[in-house]
Amino acid sequence: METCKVESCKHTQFKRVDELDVVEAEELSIFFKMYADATRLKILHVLFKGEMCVQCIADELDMSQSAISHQLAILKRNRIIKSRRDKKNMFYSLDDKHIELIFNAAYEHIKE
Amino acid sequence: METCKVESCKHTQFKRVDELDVVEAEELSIFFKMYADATRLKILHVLFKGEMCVQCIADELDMSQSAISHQLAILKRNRIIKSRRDKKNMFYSLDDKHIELIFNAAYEHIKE
DNA sequence: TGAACATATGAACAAGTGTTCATATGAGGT
DNA sequence: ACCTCATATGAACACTTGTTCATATGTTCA
Repeated sequence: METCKVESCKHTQFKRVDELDVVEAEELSIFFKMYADATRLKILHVLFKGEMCVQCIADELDMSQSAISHQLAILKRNRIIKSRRDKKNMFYSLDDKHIELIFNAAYEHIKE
Repeated sequence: METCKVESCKHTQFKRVDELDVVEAEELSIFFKMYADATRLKILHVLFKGEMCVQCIADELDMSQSAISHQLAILKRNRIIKSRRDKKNMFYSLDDKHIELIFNAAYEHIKE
């Protein structure tokens, strides 16, 4: 691997770009994947209001309990949301301080 | 669709959650999809340094010209990057002011 | 115009993803 | 213990995605 031979290419100014660690790139992509699905975004958006139980979310989004539960599991597994049991219900809520920041920055972007 | 019957559910405090528009959710998910792939993240990371031509990027990431070109096309189609021709080379560079903000917020997240 | 180079693109394929359906698990109340 | 309600989970399926391979397009320069 060599640096670019093209003189006009700014790249020639750098010896070697310090690589984004392969593992880090993979981790980052997994993090972004959580937001890369409309259903999950709608779930997160709903949770901005506060915690909510599974069937409530399903009703809100007019989707099946199963579909929602599967997505909640994925979000929880990736520590985007957390759960708490109260009697027969499981309540889910946000567990990531960066969500709103990221969500809003992205929202700004598509509003242009 | 009714509001939740569970009394302890915070949801009961709201009449009806104002839905994230279906189209908006879809647009947002497409935006995040751009960042949800390790190859595209590595490309963007490399472009933080400045514009670069296709083969240079391929060399940097040790990937085929074709694979990189396909990804660049996707990023460009979604207005994350832009291109400029100089003689025989096409130079790509970032075309989104929110990238670094989002990238860094996400990076903060995985570093915990 | 023709050869050489840089990039783009289409088809094909493997791998990954989200939903549905059926069913399992687990807590509460009788 | 049993029944019911709330949620979780596994298998199957259609759909999407990223890479490779082969080739097309387009630019430069002789």
